Amino acid sequence: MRKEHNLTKNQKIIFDLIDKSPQPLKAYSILYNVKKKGIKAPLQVYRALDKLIEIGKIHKIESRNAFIACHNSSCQVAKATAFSICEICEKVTEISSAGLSKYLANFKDKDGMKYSKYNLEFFGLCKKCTLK
Amino acid sequence: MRKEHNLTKNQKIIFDLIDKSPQPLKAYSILYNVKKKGIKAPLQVYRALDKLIEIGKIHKIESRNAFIACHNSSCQVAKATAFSICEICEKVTEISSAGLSKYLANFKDKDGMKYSKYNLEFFGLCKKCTLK
DNA sequence: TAGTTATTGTTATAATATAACATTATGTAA
DNA sequence: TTACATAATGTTATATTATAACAATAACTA
Repeated sequence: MRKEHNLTKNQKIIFDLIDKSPQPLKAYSILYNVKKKGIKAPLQVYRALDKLIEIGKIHKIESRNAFIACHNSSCQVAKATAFSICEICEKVTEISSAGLSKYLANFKDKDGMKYSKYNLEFFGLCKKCTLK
Repeated sequence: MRKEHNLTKNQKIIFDLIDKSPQPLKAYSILYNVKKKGIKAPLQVYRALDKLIEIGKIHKIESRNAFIACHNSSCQVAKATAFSICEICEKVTEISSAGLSKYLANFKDKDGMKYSKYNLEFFGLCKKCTLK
């Protein structure tokens, strides 16, 4: 069960925007889109993004500096993310595979270091772009 | 067998610097360090970095915007990378696990999208930082 | 209701990365 | 060897992404 987080005004405005977007949004494009709602400065955006990541409502696609809403009911917190990214059209999809997350959550390296978090980004061609 | 790439002057200067560093270097710290060798502009650094990534001599740690030499003889090209990152001391280690790379190389998601490349970043505490 | 913590608003600036264009070097095939 | 193509370089300017610092409010909690 995901803990209910009462989003603040800015957090809600920004989450709603990201949540409605089928694809990841970049910070300054978010900023541009919420100017009419009174959010005027980059920091207001980044602070909301940081919080939303912390509580697991969104993820950052590191290789793209972009933010996407989490649609994976099993990831309660920003601790385990896996995405596929099309190298042509840049479509990003969150991968939710029980097998994969189980494998990675239990992965231990040679040093026995145990991980609390991971981020995986797969690159390839999506179906559409394969056919072109 | 890795194809021999004859690095150009700038590529060699920058690769040598990264290769000697036990930890990832950031682009502007590289720039600062090679100024005495005649490399003066960010673009000169970024171009060399792009090429070195392309031929698999270095990798980019996306979550840190930093670059590290590849010490994994089995990754011929910048197509499959896995790192562990300590969240306290920021130590980065390239993971070379045959099991992991086999698992990920063969991973297929629901859509059957086949991936040509992936990047995985694990976060946790390294041994030293665990003991503190 | 006082004290604490989180969030906000704001200005300035730091850090990361690319565009555009002219030039030089390198590879390759006639 | 020459001509052509391709890759790498040098340079200036600028775009993009992100944080520092500080003052003011709002929300939580004992």
